Amino acid sequence: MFLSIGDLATRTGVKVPTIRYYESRGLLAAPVRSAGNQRRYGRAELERLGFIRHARDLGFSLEAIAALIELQDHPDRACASATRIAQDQLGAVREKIRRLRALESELARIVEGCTGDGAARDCYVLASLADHDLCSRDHPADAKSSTQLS
Amino acid sequence: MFLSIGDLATRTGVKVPTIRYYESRGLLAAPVRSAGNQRRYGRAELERLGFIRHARDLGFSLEAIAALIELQDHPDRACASATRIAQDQLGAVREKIRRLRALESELARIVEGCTGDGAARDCYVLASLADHDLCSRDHPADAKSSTQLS
DNA sequence: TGTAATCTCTCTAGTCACTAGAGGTTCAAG
DNA sequence: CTTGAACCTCTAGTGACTAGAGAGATTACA
Repeated sequence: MFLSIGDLATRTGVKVPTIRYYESRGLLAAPVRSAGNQRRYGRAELERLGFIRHARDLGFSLEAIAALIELQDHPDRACASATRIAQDQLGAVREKIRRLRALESELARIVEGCTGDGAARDCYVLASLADHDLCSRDHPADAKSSTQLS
Repeated sequence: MFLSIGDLATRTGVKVPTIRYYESRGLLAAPVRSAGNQRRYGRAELERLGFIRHARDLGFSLEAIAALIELQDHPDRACASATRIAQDQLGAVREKIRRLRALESELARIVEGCTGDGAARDCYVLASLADHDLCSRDHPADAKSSTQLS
């Protein structure tokens, strides 16, 4: 079983440049090369990349994934830190949801206040954004950090 | 009323380098300068920066904010596009929430399945990530895009 | 064996919305 | 008039990729 980087990409759903990027970041070990310097992968790399993809799908940062892989490579170690990483991730996701819900209600209020058929001068959307006092009381002060997960 | 960039930062809660960045991106017009080439702001800039900050807090991209500002500067135009931008943003936020909730339940399941006191070899967290079949059926295929708002 | 199409290689630069730092200048208080 | 804080421009870095250039490798088919 010798897979080219394209084969690996097809099988895992991870794009070719992303695979190379993971290698450059140390998440995937440098594979063997063909006579013509092309990467050749085996089952181990296929599984590892599947692991990475799954973790990315769940929003883990590459840094967190690197820590999980480090643990995978040392089965004797305690798994507490893996659990910790997953718990942190869960906490982060819940925090994101909390903030996004506040944004959602605020935005819904703004959108509903505007019929959309007037002139910009009377637009409730623009007015709401210009004047913070039109907001509901507990406005999320920092949505930016809530819009990114990892 | 002549404010230095630091005064403006204090009043709006936007950091000094961020104000300069907004200027470079065209969201704020280049202000008048003191004899010694320092930026001096007035009420109009204070209000505009407040607008920008509020919109950023709600997760609008700078591109969307630029469009909203363009509309603000032309009060005669129809406000439909402002409403449209806000609706799009609301839709995006709802989609984020939907995806994050799927992540949340998946992560909660993984975390709960692990006592955290074993060795890495038996860790349910690591096993879940390695083997997609351990997942609940409708796994979010692409969480990455859901972790960013704008 | 020849050739054409597709893949792969490395490298650089771009994305978004900032943030950090270097090295130098200006301002305001005392 | 001095001091120290604030300001200036410019470059580079963040995370996790993505896009593109230009060159070399591989594979399928004739």
